Amino acid sequence: MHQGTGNGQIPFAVRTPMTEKYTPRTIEAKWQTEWENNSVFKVEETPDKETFYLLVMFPYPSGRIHMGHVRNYAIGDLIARYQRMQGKNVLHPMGWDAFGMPAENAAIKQNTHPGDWTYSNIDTMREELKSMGLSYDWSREFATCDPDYAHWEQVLFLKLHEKGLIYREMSHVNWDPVDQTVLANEQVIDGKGWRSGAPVERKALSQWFFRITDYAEELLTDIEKLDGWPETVRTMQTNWIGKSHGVEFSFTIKGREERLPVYTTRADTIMGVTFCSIASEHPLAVEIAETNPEAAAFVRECQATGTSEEAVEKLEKKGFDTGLRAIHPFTGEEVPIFIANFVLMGYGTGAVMAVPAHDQRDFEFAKAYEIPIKVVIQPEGETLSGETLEAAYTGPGTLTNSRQFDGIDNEAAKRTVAEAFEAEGIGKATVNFRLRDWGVSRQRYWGNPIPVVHCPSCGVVPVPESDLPVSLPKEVELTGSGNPLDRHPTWKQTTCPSCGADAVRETDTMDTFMESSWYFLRYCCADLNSAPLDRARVDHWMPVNQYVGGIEHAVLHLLYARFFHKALRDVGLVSCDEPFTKLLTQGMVRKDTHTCPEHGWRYPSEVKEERGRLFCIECGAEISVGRNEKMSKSKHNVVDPNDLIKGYGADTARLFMLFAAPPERDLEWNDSGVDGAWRFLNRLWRLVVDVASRTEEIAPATEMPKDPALKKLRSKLHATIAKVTEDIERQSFNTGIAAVMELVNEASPFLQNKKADTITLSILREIAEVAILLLHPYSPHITEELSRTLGHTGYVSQKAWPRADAKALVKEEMTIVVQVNGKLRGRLTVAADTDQKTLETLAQEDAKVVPHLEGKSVRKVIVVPGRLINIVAG
RNA sequence: GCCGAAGUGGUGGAACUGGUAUACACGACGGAUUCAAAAUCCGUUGCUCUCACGGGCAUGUGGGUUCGACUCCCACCUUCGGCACCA
Repeated sequence: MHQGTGNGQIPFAVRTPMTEKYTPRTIEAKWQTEWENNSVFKVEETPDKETFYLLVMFPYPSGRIHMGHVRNYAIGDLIARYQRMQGKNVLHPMGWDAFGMPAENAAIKQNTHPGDWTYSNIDTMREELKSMGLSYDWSREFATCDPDYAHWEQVLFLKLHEKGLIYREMSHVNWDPVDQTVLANEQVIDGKGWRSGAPVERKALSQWFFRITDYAEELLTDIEKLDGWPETVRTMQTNWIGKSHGVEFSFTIKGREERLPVYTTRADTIMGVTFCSIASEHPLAVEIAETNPEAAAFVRECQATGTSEEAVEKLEKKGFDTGLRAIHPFTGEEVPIFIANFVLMGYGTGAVMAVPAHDQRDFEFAKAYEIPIKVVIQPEGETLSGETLEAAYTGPGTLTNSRQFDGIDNEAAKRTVAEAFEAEGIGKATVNFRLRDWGVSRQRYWGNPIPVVHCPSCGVVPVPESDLPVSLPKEVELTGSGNPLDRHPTWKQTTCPSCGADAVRETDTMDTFMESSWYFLRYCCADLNSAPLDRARVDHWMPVNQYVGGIEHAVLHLLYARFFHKALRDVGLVSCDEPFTKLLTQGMVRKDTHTCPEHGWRYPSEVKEERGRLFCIECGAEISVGRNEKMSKSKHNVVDPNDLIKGYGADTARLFMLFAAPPERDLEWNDSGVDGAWRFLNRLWRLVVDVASRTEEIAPATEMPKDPALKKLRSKLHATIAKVTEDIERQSFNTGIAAVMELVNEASPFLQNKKADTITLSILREIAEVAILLLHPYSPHITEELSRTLGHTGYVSQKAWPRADAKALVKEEMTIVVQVNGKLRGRLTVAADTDQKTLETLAQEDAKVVPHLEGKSVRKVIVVPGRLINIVAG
């Protein structure tokens, strides 16, 4: 079968009748209609049935589905179908994460309305998803931009506001001075605005925040409960929350009233402080900049960088001496205070004590600005000196040059110094978190409006529930410049709900992470039209048993959703502490990139292959094959799932996706691998059709045959059931398919025997029946069809998962490997109940082993039961 | 820069708890079938020495632990993801 996926060929134009050949197009359309017409996947809250909530991350409706979606949803559907066959009541919903920037960008570019663009994309993508044959309960579908969802989200916002979990504060954003607009980090390219090309500035704006830091401790400790999550995601969240124990204390500043509070985790190095550094946004820095033009210039320079941590960290370390001197709390020494471009205002107090001898950043800074380096921790057996040090020493050791603290182990000293601070009344031991409060304000049009009004006399007034939702204006001018809601001629003009005076609406909209923080709760009661959530129905399904989505969401979405869920718990809307019991993070889909010297990035269909080399279809120039990268439109290294589904069918597409790599790993796209999946489904088709035609009068086998070859075959069948079940349970979907492939391979010689007897045929019949069940979660349509071929009624989707026959799994013989000094030298085939002594003797007498023992004496014999014998000789 | 992963034949991957390295699939080569092609079926296929029997070497690199290491420990290299306004 050589049907390229990218060249637009549709191979099923002419075909013989269905029972003869596998024709996915007709079969898949047929079963999708059947499932839909009979509401096979619609679920209700049934009290007596065990529930299983399978959630996949809902897509952003960008236009068309991509391979990443296909992979995510193939994995999700596999688990949903498997759990359904295990007898569970499975909730498997789908919806749309529909607010966001791309709709606004499209609106600017194509002069459409973001809403029209979004809903039209949803219609397209819904059809695409339906063509995959996914077992969703579509009756629960919604888009987060639906007036209904936005309405209930505003209600939730106000509930949390009332609870005191939301506040307003100044914060810095990326500002494009030409377009007069806030830029997302991804819109900042090399420090410049993506549209205007103007250098980006940091600008302070008043913004809304969620008090996620109030939950920092609980978010951290509950990570321990998440044992169904990948260890890597748990570690990433732990590091993100970043709990640290340290000391907060204040320096007095020479000749000034106010003090300089700093936070440090290295109180043990207190005597090594030779300077202090403060962030450019620090009040002290701002104050100095007002009167000192040089300082102002440096502060401006610092603020001419994006707000991302990455941008700040990658800067060359620079500082400006404020001329102020801090007084060391213990020695009374004076040390300079620098404004430094690498100190973050958002962490701790925005000021740090600097110890160049024991902190690498401080070390580099001190070298650049010729600041003394004072060693206060000596590692055992070495004597470091500030003059000769080549890098900061951050390891353990004993305190030195530290007066009253000399001789103390540095770990112990962290406490001793903290206690000294407390005794002097100038500082105290504190716990600090790296986690910052969640900024939810966005200065954009296509988002959910924050439902408050600003009144000149009453201040911030929430919109009363009866006046909700606050809707976006239909008429809007999107130019990419300014905040569209703020610039709108009338929208923000309103009256104060409290005093009735003229007032203005809040023009910020909510971060789209808001919508994805509770969509899984709304699925439980999507038809509810009187409140955001129905607690009884939510409790019926929650928590999510299995969540499946991309690893790129490991921190932000998954942390925000955990926080939001806990906040809703505390306002009495949900019961459980954690929303997602198990998490599967799938890897990305990647493909090589093709570039033409003339035309740049090329799509797979714009490239032709000749004698193993690739050429541009337009100009004939040789194509250079670039690195394997995440599929993305910008690099043109995409394969359209629609072409794949049209060409091979959804079953092949899904099977390939699940076979090509384990789910958590990146998947490398490979056209010929798809051919392999296609061929396998055809082999299965022929096997079942053949077996069906030969076993009309024969029932599937139910017990072990006498013939050794048949016995082996039936054992293989039941071992396959056990293996596939185990593999799906441990989420090793690729090896599950391999096991079924092995079974089909092993059955094929028996199938070719045209004179096979009744017993053989009954086993082949059993194999056909079981293979269909085992493969159903991978390739649902073909298995439904083949079940009919075998004469069954009903839906495989609603059948029970097969069980392995314990009698068929009993082994009578085993193969034991014999090693000499760890090297493989022979093999023994023995009865399964052979005892150790006999095995040792047999091993040492084995003809292939004896030569390797010659002239040596056996020192030790290691026997691993059922596996191997290692003879240690020398 | 910081945090988190991954590296196994020509290719995707398997080896689950430290115990037969390379299951399964792709590709390649040879054969059967065919007027021919497609499709299908059968066989070979880590590298290397050897007519053969058989041996040696191989899991990114370098060390270590162990009777035994893809698996555990240390260091390094390369690639990928996240870094708070992309979703």
